[in-house]
Amino acid sequence: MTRPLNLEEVGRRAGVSRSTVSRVVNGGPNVSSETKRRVEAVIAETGYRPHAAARSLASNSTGVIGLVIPSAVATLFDDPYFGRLILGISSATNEVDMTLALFLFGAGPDESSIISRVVAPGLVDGVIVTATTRGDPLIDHMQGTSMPFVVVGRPDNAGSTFCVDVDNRAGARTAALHLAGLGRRRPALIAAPSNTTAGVDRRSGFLEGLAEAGLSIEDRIAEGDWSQESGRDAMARLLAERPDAVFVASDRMAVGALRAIREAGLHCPGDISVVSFDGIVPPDLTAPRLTSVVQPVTEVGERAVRLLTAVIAGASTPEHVVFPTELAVRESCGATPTAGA
Amino acid sequence: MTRPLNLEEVGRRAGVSRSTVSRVVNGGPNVSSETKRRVEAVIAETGYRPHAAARSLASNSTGVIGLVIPSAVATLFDDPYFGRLILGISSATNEVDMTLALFLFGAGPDESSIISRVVAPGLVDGVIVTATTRGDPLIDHMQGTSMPFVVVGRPDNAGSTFCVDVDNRAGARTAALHLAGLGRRRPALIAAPSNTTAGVDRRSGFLEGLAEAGLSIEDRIAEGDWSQESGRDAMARLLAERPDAVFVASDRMAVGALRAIREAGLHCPGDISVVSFDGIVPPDLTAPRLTSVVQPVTEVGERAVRLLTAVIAGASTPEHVVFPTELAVRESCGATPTAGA
DNA sequence: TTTAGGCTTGGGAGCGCTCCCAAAGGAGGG
DNA sequence: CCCTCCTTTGGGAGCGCTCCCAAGCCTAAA
Repeated sequence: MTRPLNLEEVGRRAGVSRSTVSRVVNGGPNVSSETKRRVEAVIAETGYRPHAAARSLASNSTGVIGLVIPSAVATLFDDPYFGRLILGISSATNEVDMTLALFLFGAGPDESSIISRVVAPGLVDGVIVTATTRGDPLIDHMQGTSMPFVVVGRPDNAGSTFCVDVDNRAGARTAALHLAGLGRRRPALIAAPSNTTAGVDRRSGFLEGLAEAGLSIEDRIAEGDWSQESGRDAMARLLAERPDAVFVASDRMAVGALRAIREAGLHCPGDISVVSFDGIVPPDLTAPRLTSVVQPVTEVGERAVRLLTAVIAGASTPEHVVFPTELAVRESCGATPTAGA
Repeated sequence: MTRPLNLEEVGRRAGVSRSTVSRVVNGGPNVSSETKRRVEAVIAETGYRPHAAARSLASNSTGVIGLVIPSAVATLFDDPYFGRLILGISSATNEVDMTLALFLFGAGPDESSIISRVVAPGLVDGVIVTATTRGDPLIDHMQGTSMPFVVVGRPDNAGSTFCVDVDNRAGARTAALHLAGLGRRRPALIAAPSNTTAGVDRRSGFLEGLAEAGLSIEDRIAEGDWSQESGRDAMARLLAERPDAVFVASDRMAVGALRAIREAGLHCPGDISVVSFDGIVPPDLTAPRLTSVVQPVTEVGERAVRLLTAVIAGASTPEHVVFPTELAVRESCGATPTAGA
């Protein structure tokens, strides 16, 4: 009968007590180097690993943070955005030696059971919530619990939450000014869903930039749902208004828009300039290469983790981190000569 | 001073004992309906949630399964494959009311610390390991522990492990026969890395199919690294051999290959037929639409979870689940008229 | 009436750890 | 030489739960 391998047993083999082994495992002070050496030898020899659940229970901290992505996941996951975000978050959690738990809500009645797992005590120390829509009840719900959380994006009631966002508004404004500076006079907009704050911000930022440049958009606005298909449809519709430029609120929709332009027998950037938002689709994937407003997704993820650890540690005055964007000028806007095509 | 909300406290408020509340929470038998009603009322009123860590410690099961994706993650994540896989796994874990923990190994010396978290007792009940390369030490390491695990893919030493894979070999063979059936006589291959079993299987399956059809491939083989860029380079090199057909071992590499064909002034499928493997890139993204061997990624993920739960429950004779693939004939092979282009 | 057996309930023990305090030993200053 | 203080070590208590067993109660059969 092999007895269970726990602190007590390791201690027994090393001729010390449970407490001393615990101090060695946790790098605590007040352990003589001789004792430490002996205990570490036993640990190496036995392959002892502390029991995570026992540790969580005793220390009231799990070392796990949750990432919550609600609703419509299936379509969202075709977007490289989430992959990048997860990457950033994951690399940050690894760095602070924490574990990442992923909560994806599909459509369906299972939501409430997932929610209750998310906020259950003793599973995660805190939560990063992303892809929320305007008025998302999830945010209110989280605020009703004592679970520390950070929002990626800008919730409506941002005042009372910690959040990390990119400056969608300024980025879109830059796109407008860039197009105007290129001499375009009939700008169009393929907006992102207006039930998301990112969608709203990118739209208003673009309109603001146009106004500054003395341009108006008239009826040249269509709204997509982030999907490539919706971008293609929106562009096809907009072409009837004969725009000479279009700002597309996401890379994926822009890929669809380029396709619509091509299918209409028009040429980008010759007939129409395209600027998109995200900077996530590899430039070489499209012809012409997309000019886009690049957002630092990975950094957003890393920062969200750091912010969350601060909240877990007790930070209480809501902090809003806003990352700047950067305009990457490539071929689709027409500012530089088009290669190949 | 508000006392902590635990089983004892809920019991106190409902006028019953800790044990009885526990039975109610766990849907156990032997509770009178009156008592049950009263306890549930208190739970609803107080918003009580069982403490996950305490539960794990006492029951020796955490309700969490880990997904391990080692090495080179940054590039891998541009591939929709992993998004789909995670989706399938996540939906299956939700269904069985478990939580998904994600372990992404970046390059770097942090690997060992992540590994030790993965196999630490009391964190996860079992692990799904994916994206392993041939001779991956991770598999050996897992076998050295008592942590239940399932491999997505076919490890070298598959005999002794539970795994879920797709029939890469048969799928690639089908592609070869399809191309041969189209009358192509100078087939080429853009293979996936030969340090992966998927890469090896797809290569040998394709060659097997060619042999059956009486075709030989001669020097028309190049190897990519899954990336689009590598597909483009490989195709550019292969064009010197004047192939009239090419099988590309992944969708992403195929997108690159199409680009190389276009850049060389050639036409697909007119000058060269293309068949790819995966069926993951949305068909409309490319022109012409890719004919590909479709693998059921989401199902693989779901099945991996189900298999893992069986292993956790005590299954001990290694089981190998192999999913069939399906050839989706679209435009790039030339079997059907090309739309648009 | 007695006894057996079912249903319901309560409470002890224990999961493996951390936290805290007390005890033991050694060094250094008065 | 004694007292103080610091370092090192051990062990009790407790985290919130599950598991198990015993006790109480009630019903039904003998």
